[in-house]
Amino acid sequence: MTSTDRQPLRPTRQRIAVTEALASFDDFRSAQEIHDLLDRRGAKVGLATVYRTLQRLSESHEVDMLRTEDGEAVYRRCSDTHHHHLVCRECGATVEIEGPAVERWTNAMAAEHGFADVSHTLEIFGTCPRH
Amino acid sequence: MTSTDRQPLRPTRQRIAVTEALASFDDFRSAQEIHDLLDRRGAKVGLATVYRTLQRLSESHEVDMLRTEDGEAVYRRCSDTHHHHLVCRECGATVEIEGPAVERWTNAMAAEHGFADVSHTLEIFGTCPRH
DNA sequence: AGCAACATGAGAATGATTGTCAACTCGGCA
DNA sequence: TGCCGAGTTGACAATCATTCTCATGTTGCT
Repeated sequence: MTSTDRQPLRPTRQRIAVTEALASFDDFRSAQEIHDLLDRRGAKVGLATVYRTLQRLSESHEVDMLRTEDGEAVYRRCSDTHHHHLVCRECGATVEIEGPAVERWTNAMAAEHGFADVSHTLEIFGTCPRH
Repeated sequence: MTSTDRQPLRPTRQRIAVTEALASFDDFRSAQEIHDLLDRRGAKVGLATVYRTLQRLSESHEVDMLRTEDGEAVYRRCSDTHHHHLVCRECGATVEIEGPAVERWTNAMAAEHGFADVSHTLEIFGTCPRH
């Protein structure tokens, strides 16, 4: 197992603020957007801290992180089970989806070619009913 | 259909060089790496041109483009059918894989939630047998 | 209280990618 | 063959997200 684990995060004012911000929206947002949100709320949190916090949270799977088509990292709070996303290209609306069959398939493919330590990324993009 | 199409590319010396470079390796490489490769070969092609060419080629699906975990775009020549990749985290070795079942599944999921214009990304990472 | 490890913020630094724009090339066509 | 407009190119500046630095706060514990 590749050691992804670290010490538990200290519940500092800043980290709490970031977590609360994450709880206030449902779509994927960039670190900068979250930083702006905090600013507007009056929470003084440095941009670097927002980046660091989101990074740690995504490493521990407390938030989902994915990359937009132009490579920007965006974050969103998430449930604790492994899942994927159906994301609206227009408004960012997101639906978490699970697919045991897909998980099985990726593992089978990897096994078939002798790959170990397998992980995968799967995101579905489209335009939601409202668009 | 979102107009992804453009005029056919003119077969300039530079574009030919990039295409040839792409034919010379099997793994995913960044625009900068490809530029270096061209340099070493003595082909004088500007970095911006390499970026522009790769972009056009990937838009027309003549090359695959995916993002590494840190968001960098990497390219690789590809077959003309829709497919995904099994990529070695260590050496970049890549296996193209197809999964009709997955395609069906993503479409079904999108349909179920009323999403239109669906596309998806799916990449599998692991360490290949040689590592 | 007192210490060591962990966190933070401001700003500089990095690095990939894109924009700018004058010079150049290509593919017709008169 | 010579000319023209659209498409291309290259050198370099400009963006922009993200990371690094490091001096200064905080936290958890004893």
